[in-house]
Amino acid sequence: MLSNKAKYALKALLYLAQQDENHISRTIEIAEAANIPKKFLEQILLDLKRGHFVGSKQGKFGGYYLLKSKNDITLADIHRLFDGAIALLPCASLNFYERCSDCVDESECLLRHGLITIREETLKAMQGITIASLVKI
Amino acid sequence: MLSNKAKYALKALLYLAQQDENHISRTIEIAEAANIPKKFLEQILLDLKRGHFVGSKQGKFGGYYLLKSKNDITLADIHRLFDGAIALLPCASLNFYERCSDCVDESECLLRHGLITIREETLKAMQGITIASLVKI
DNA sequence: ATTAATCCTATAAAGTTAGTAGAGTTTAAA
DNA sequence: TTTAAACTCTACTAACTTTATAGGATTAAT
Repeated sequence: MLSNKAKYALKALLYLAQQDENHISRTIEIAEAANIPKKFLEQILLDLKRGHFVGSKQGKFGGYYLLKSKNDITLADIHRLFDGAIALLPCASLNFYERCSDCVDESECLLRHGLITIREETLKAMQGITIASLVKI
Repeated sequence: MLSNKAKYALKALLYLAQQDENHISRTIEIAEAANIPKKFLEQILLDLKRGHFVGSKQGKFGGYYLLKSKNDITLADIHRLFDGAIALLPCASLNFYERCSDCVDESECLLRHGLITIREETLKAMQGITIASLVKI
């Protein structure tokens, strides 16, 4: 399941994607439109900025705007930024690999192979969902 | 990500699936073979029993055995039993549907449609992974 | 200087997870 | 009929994670 952070991030990105080119959106504007607690959204937008998904303009009349193309922001990206690994266990993860503490011999783990298959399929599906594809629906 | 409960459940089921037909496995035996805390495993096996995936024999020389066919226990089943919804948000879930509290109009939610697509694909993949398929690898 | 915005860090409340503990119940065998 | 060895059940707790909230610092336009 997605955390609220990830859900709010997606909603915020969808909001930004629907604005006119060159429009800058204030946090409060996004928060009210998407029904997200404002101070919580501040953190989320900062995370998105650090992830290079959005840009910001500081000071009066400042705000946020999409930095990447709508086609280049995928569900997989946002999941990884806020909720971490796509895989069902760290040992099956590409970007968040970690050994299971209870694992005796990873190469002989029956579970891991299946979970790698799942990760491959899920990742492919999640990379197919972009901000652009969601807005188009 | 899978909880430890779900991971341990899968490891226990894999252990049971590898035993001889009619063999009954004690909790301690599974716990040691799969490196799972015994008292924690007790709870998990009870959950699996309540889910009708395993059967048990009580008393001395009792233990657990697979109740369903290896082919009929899928990763999706175990995920749902221990970790709940396959979908990324409750509003996109089949078995654990719930409305988002921050949702203004579900029918107009841009996110939901995409998440339903993901759920369909992930579910299909997870239903393709069975205890039998994992043991065969 | 003032105003309105982002930026940053700390903290707290609530919920979830991962176990542990201990007693109860059932069954087989001596 | 007693004992041993197993499952069954409920309660609890410690650690962790999530979900925010608070308060100020910084930046930039007027």
